[in-house]
Amino acid sequence: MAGEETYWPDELFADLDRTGPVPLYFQVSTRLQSAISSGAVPAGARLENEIAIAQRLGLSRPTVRRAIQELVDKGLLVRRRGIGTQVVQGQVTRQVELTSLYEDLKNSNHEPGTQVLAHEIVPATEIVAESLGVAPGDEVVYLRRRRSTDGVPVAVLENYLPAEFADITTEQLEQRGLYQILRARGVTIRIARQKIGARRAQGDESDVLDIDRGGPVLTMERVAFDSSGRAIEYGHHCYRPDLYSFETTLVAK
Amino acid sequence: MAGEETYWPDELFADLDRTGPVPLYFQVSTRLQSAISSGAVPAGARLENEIAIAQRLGLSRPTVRRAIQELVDKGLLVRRRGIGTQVVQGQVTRQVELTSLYEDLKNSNHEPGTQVLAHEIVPATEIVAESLGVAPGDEVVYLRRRRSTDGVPVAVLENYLPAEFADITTEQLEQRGLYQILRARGVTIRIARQKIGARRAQGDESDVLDIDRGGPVLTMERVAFDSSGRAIEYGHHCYRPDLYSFETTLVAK
DNA sequence: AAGTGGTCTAGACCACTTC
DNA sequence: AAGTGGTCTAGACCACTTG
Repeated sequence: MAGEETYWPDELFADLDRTGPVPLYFQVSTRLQSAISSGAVPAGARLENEIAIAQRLGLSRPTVRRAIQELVDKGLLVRRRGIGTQVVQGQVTRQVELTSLYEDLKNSNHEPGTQVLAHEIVPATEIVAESLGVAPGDEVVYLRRRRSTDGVPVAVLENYLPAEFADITTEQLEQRGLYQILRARGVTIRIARQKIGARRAQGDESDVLDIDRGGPVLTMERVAFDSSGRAIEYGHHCYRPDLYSFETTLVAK
Repeated sequence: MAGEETYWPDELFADLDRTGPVPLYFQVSTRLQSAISSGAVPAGARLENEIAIAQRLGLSRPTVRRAIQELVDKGLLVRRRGIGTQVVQGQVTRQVELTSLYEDLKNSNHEPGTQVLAHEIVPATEIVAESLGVAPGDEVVYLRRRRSTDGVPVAVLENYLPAEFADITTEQLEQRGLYQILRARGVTIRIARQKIGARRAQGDESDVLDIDRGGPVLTMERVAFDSSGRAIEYGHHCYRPDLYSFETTLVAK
């Protein structure tokens, strides 16, 4: 191996905290990630091997492997047996995460606004009942909201929730994101299955989104589950395609 | 915990192969997955704890944990500290994988067809150059193809590849998927960063896809990387939204 | 032959949830 | 107090890639 350059910014890992609640593998992976996105570890660079890194950091190999695996899963690193670990080329894009549109907008420094267009109790249609795991005709909460950013409409959000959420108020919905409200009630969304497509704007969508009649909209259908695996939310959303898109990183196994 | 029912279909794991090339954790996770999708382990069921499972199977706990983690990442199981592991409710949907449209269609029992609309060497524009990691003006391969299924047009695919792939022939492109051709040359796509959106059909797209002029199309922009982290393909694709959509499962960390 | 990541073991201690 | 998953250790052996 003599002569081949490998990268490892030792100084970044001088002060790992072994007493706090943050796992060691997580401390390592987050610092390595920022070293990559800052360019301190450049695209295409080869990392030292796992055993050497473990020795440098005073950690066991499994712990170092787990830290590296996090970044492999995010598409930032590539590992090859017999070769080593390398930084993927190309600029780093933000991973699509399990967040609501409200949080997406807020994180990108825009002021999100919500207008509640409908908020009522309705009997579950067949498709809603199946998605939420209730019987057809059971009462569910129906929401229709317009989400805007800096005063410009971005999306129309239709959601169905189980009846236990009937006490959510319109005021709450106007001030906070749905997932934020659910979390305050102790319900955390952990898994979402979603389907992304496109179609023409229907009904009043053109007016609500302020786009051409029959113009294209980006659609997302989603069923979300909480920590216990129970279906919490079924939603059908329409986005203005000039203001919103979905980014993903896929990693083959 | 006396009295609480936990599920573990012991018989499924009687014949783990410790000599073959298939990892033990993978054997366990695939069998458990089929037990879940077949209903042998029903939705909402609690699994035995990890240590008990490890003892039953004669494996170490880390190996069992890894098997379970695979299914957690797929959104089939949920783990909670102090509680246990449960099967997520709701029907299982196929995970979006890193495949080409060609393979997607083929796997769903439709006969994919390809018509090559353009196949030439062009100088890289700024955006293509940046995506592929070459200099602007460098020669790259430009492809424009129409993909159809059972004779109906589904998508228009525009791709740019580094010049080393200039010897790919139009005949190859008409008979096989791009990723298949690349794999035959020893290039495997491992990571893709993609952005999904919508817009009106432009130029000749309405004619090529046989849809209304200015009608909505689903778009995907993608940069794909091989095992060494090198950019291999930049693509911009348009799909007929009535025939194609993207499905994803997101799991919060 | 040497170096790399891939897998696996057999423990240990901790944090969280429930009773 | 008991039970669960979350983390971590210190090794071991193997398969693959390169020279």
